[in-house]
Amino acid sequence: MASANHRKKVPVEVEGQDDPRGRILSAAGQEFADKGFEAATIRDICTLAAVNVAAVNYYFGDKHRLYIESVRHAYEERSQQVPLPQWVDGTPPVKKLRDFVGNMLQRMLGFDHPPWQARLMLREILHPTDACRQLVEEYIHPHFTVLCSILDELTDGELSLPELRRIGLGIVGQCFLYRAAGDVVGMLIPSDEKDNLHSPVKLRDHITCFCLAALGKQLPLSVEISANCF
Amino acid sequence: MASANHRKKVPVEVEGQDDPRGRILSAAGQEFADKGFEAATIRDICTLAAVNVAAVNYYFGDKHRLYIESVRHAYEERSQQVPLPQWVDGTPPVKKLRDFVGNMLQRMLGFDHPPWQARLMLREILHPTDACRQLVEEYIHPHFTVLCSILDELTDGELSLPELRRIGLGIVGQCFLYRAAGDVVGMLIPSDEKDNLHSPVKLRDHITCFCLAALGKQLPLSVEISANCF
DNA sequence: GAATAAACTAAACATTTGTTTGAAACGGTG
DNA sequence: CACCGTTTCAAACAAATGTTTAGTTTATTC
Repeated sequence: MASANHRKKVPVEVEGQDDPRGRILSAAGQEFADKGFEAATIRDICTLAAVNVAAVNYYFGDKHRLYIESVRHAYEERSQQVPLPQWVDGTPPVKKLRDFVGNMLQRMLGFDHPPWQARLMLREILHPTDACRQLVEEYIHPHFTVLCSILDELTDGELSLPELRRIGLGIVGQCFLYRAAGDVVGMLIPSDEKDNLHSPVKLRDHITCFCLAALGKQLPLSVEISANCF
Repeated sequence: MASANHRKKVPVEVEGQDDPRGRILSAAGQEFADKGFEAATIRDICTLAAVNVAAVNYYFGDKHRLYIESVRHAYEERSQQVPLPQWVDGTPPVKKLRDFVGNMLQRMLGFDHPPWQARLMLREILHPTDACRQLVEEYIHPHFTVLCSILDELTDGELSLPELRRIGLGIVGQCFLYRAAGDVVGMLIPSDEKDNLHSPVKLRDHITCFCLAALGKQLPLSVEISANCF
């Protein structure tokens, strides 16, 4: 009967090394991120978290609720790891756009290979479950709104909001491809070329230049200044 | 001992309605596309194909080899369903680009919702397994090469091949977002706006215009002609 | 220090899974 | 019809999985 109270005592203590609930949440996040909901097993998660098999059901009720909590845990941590840039008043929108794209790429791609939080969120984006709505409302939608307002500022209000959203989605899409289909991208271009032209920094500058050129805020890409436009 | 010869007799007959092997392949493709490798069960596949549970192991050996064959079957069928456009000599590259983008969107998004062949290929792109290399070599890479050559023609050889590839990936990415993260996109924009501005046809024109503007082959998007640039 | 509730554990349970088996049904050939 | 290789089937098997249970340890309170 001890296992009936899954939600009474949410421990307020910091998620230290010796907090079983936090250890399960991290272990589950990694396993879910790597293998998906079905393929990840409670036994593996518990082994990784160094707790008993029954601990999952004790703390979370069942596997499904553990998954939901893991996704929330993931984007809460990710928001702290890579916060949105803060700009002082008067920052030119071109710089804002470049910062935003760089921030998004860093959030998606990470410094080396993406952490489990980003991988788990990607899974939820690709194959949405119950956890997706909150993820969009609390994480993705706010970021997307910032991007649209930057584009609005950049075009001096010449474009309507729907048009801004469409352009914004184009920017997101260009970054998203590297994140979601990175393996295939790696098979389409030589590896040295990937290191040179498709690193997060180079990619940030290229996508920003491409967008600015399309909006007429800069010379077109086919004129040979694209390598150094800032 | 009858189940030992999995590869001896590959039936040359047409995959008619009463060919068990073909039925299994189609049923498996749909199940794998919907649920993924782990979550799809051999029993469900066999029920859908109206064959006995043992038939999968009889015809394909095991679940893994059935999956490999399903992916191959998928992109072979998809190549026939939506073949690349054929252009007569002298076709302006702008039209080629617009045709290619439209073709890619149709291949990705389909007319209504994407068929199982496209969904299964997407799974393989997102979480590559052994079946991915062949998929890239025989399906994705040839298409990508066509795109790059169109861009080369469009820019009169002003850009290097690596730069063309980077721009090509940008175009693919803009389409790919709607395919891979369509649900989230639908949560970011109102549904009527999605029908108006993000239909395959409108999207084709927008992405083409955006790219042309960025390359300086057309007036920038912020000048109000973007609604009708052809 | 005993009582009581929470935290944790080992073991078992009930299903579901991929796979195998041995025999029956089928189809052509002598 | 008898023979034989192929195909199909119902049943069973072994392993793995999510979940539960009953019991033990640990911490807290009176």
